[in-house]
Amino acid sequence: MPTDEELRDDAAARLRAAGLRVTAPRVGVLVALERESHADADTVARHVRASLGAVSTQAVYDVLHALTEAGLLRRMEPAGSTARYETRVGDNHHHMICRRCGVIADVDCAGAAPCLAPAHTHGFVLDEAEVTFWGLCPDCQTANEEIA
Amino acid sequence: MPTDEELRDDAAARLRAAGLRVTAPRVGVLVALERESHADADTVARHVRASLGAVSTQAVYDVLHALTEAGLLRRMEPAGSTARYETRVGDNHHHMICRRCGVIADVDCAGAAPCLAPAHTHGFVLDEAEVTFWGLCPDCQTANEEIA
DNA sequence: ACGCTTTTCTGGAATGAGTCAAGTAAGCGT
DNA sequence: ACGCTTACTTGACTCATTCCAGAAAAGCGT
Repeated sequence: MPTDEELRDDAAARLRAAGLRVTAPRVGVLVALERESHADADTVARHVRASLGAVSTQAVYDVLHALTEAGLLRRMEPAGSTARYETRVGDNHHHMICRRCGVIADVDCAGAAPCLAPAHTHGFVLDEAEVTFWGLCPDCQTANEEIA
Repeated sequence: MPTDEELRDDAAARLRAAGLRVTAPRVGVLVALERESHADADTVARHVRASLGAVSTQAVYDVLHALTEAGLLRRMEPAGSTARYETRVGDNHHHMICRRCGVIADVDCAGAAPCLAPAHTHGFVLDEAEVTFWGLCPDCQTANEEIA
C-alpha cells in the first residue's frame, strides 16, 4: 500500500504529463480514486474533503470532467447507478458488477478479438467494445444462501 | 409492416400469456416499442399519447417497469442516455450505438462462449454479459467526412 | 518575485429522469 | 352484472448533475 505522499507525487506527475495544472483538488481526486476505484462523484467529494478540507461540489465535477477529458480518468455509467470514475485508463478492460451490493471489479479483456468483431456491423465503424458482466459477488452469494 | 390492429392483438396476447391484465396503456406501450425500438420513456409516452390520447407519465413508467419485470420488455441504459426499452427479449443480443447521433442497432451475440467467460471471475457467479459497441453509424461517417 | 491565465469558490437556480402517496378508475373472474 | 383487485391519475417531491456569474485564489512561465 503506497503512502498518501507517494500517491500525491504520482498524481502530480500524471497531471503535469498531461499538460494540466497541478492543483490540490485535482491531486485529491486522483488520490481518492486510487484509494477507492469506481467511486461516484459524491464519494470522491467526501474523500477529497476528508483529506483537504472544504472543496466545492462544482470543483469536484469540474475536476472529474477535466481529468476525464484529458484521459487521466475513465468514466463509466453502469445501469442503475450514477457515473463512476477510475484511474485505470489506456487498457480497455471490462467490469463485473454485483447485482445485489453493486460492488464493481475490474476484468481483463478475455479474448481481444471476439468481443470486438460482431457478426453484422450494419455498416458501423466501431472504436470500442464495452463489456459489463452482471452477477453476484462472493459475499452476496453466501448472504443469499443464508436467506434461502 | 403489420397493421396497428395486428400489433395490438399480438401485444394483448403476450400480456395475457404473461398473466397480466390487458389495459390500453400496456398495449400502447408494446405497440409503440414495436414501431420504434430502443425508445426512452418520454418517446414511448409520446407515441402512446398519439394513439390513445391522455396517458399519465406515471402510467408509462409503471407499465415499463411492470412489463420489464414480467419479461416482456428489456431495459437498457447506455452511458450518457436515459433508460431505453425494447420488445426483443429472451435472446441476449447486444447493441451498437452511434457516438454522434445515438442511434442504436441490435447485434447478435457473435461467439456465445468467449464473452461470457472472463479470465478471472474473482469468485463472482455471472448471469449476464452485456456488450455495447460504440462507433459511428453509416450516416454519421459520411457526415463527418463532409466536415473534414 | 510578478503578473497573466486558469482554476476554484460561493451560492443560487434550473433541469430532467424518475419516485412516492393516496385517491379514482378499470379489468376480469364469478 | 358485481365486486375484488390491480392499474391509472394527480401532484408533490427527490436526486444527480449542470449552468451561471462574479470574485478570489493559485499555478507557472518569464
